[in-house]
Amino acid sequence: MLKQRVTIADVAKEAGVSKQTVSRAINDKGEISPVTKQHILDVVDLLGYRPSRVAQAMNTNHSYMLGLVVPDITNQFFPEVARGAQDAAYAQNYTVLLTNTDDQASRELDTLELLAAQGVDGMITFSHQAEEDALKRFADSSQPIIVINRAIEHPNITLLRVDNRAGAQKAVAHFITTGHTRIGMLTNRDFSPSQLLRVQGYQQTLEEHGLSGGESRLSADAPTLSGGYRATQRLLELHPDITAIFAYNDMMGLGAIRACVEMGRSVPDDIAIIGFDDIQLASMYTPSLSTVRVDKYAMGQKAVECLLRRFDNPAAHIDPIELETELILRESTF
Amino acid sequence: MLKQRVTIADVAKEAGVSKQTVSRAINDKGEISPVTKQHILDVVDLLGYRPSRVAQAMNTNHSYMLGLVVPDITNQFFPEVARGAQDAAYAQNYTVLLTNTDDQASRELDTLELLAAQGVDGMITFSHQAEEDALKRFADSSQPIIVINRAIEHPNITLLRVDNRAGAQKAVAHFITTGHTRIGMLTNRDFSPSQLLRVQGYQQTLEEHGLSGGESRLSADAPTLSGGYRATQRLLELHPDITAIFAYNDMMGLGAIRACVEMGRSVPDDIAIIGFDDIQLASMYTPSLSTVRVDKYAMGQKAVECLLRRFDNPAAHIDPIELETELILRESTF
DNA sequence: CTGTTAGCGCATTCAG
DNA sequence: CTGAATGCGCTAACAG
Repeated sequence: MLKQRVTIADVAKEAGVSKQTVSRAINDKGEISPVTKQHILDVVDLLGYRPSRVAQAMNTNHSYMLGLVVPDITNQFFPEVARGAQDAAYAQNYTVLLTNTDDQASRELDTLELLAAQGVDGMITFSHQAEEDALKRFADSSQPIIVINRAIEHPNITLLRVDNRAGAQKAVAHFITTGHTRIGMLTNRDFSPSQLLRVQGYQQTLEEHGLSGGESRLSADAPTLSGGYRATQRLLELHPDITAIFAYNDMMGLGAIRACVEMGRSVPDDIAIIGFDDIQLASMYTPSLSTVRVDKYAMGQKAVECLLRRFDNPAAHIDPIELETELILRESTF
Repeated sequence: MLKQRVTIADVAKEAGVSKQTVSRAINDKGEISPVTKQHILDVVDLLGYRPSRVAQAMNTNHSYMLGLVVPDITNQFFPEVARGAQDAAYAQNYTVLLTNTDDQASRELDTLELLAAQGVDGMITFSHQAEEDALKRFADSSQPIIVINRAIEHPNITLLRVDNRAGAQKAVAHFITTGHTRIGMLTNRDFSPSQLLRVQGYQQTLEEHGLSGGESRLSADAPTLSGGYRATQRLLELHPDITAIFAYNDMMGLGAIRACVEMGRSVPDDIAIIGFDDIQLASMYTPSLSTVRVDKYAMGQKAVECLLRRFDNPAAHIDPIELETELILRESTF
């Protein structure tokens, strides 16, 4: 039923030239007469020939595939990063292999290794769970890797990070400026470097303003809508006097709004809330969510560009790339 | 700096056996003595050898990669489908290549062809924009394809679809039962088969109940949060007397809630809203969104399972797979 | 049970 | 400007 895959040999035979000539025509490199080239391209079209990237990858050691590993594909943050990455990749004829670990530690390294075996030219990962040593050992013999929001020294790893601490500081400072003194924070249950920095920014800002008790007003859960929802319920039961909540990310922040509403607390009148990321939803929620904006699209874009640059110049040491944040005020705060 | 990729030859030399024997050990097929097998596996471990899937694909014609093409990765609907697909694939050692077309018609076929060239064993697509002929021509010489929510007859294409018409009917019928007579609908701007069926279900139900004017209360925009927001604004300006809105999908439905709030209409008191899909967000919005649930995870899972079944039995004709829907009532309706 | 030969589809040497 | 040989890393077919 199906036509057999047409190979370069078929084209060569049909066009009455050698395979090599066909190769030259389609890759348009090496000298070739315009006439034969056109002729060959016609035949290519006629037969519907598409060079097999598998075979190409085989001897160029270059697959034109990039791997992107994200922890939770249903958190809009990551798809937005992925869009930036895919657009940048697409522009250079690369394909992005997007994979999801569902925040399962065991899947992280597995996924990375699978991607490596699959022959990707490089990878980008948000991996937080994997042990540093294991990750380094993997990097020893793998393609170049971009690691986001983590500090790992390795010749084969390039770092890209958001200034998480400063972002958290902006949020908490705004609470304090607008008169809040009893401020809580929703954190990610799993340890991750970006989360650590956000917590540090939170506590540091409180202390700088002479406010104590920050530690006890932390409430940890999964970094999701329902995680934020649950964490908020617990937080408000323990500390009913809280008037402001800083959430690890927007998903948690949105869950927090929902929890407040259900508990009869009005946002922002009773409780002000600030999230982190500025996913699309944040501005469309009711009330809309104030947040610390991260340029997600640029993040994906820069990660890919940086990876591609590495291919040209593998030896070069590339300094960590820093992304700034911006405080966006909406209806969930004054 | 980087260790050179270790190949099967390295392992063979180190273990003092032939490449073939190594191959047998790692694929654990063919007879091989337990002793040599264990020895080889030790060496594999020692050297950190990982077989190149590229090379394997080269001569087995089997890459263990599946392609999944979605129109909008930032619509939570698709990531949830992707999770189902990835889990099902992962269980069978397959990897899913997830790609996003950003609803750009020009990218659809391109993406599919790229995936095919990349050597995926099969593809799943929500492609709506691509012309039927072009798609069929592509299918002629490609790997098996699962097409979701579209009706195309082709030996190489298997269909999977949601009962969109019935879903829409349930929603509109509920409006009518609860006393609404002036009902509007937010539709997808781009023609797509699933959207057509939902519109038909809407109109048909109105007519069955002797209600007219459905046609004029359609408002089209992009199937996104902001699309729903804009479409609702226009709809309510033209028809201020509307008391119920059925949205093409949840993203539009959520945007509709936001628009109503901003226009001073209370949901559900002034206007009742029902969406389609039941993405996670729907239940966490304020007010939470009533919707027509589609089992997204199962959708991804079934698509992959169906694809894998096709590999074993390429000739078999597989009947279209139907997915039922369920009306979920929440705060945005009575 | 194990080794040898061949070839997947293509690009990279080299010769003409 | 074009063609022939060689090999990428691996598995399938055959020998032993």
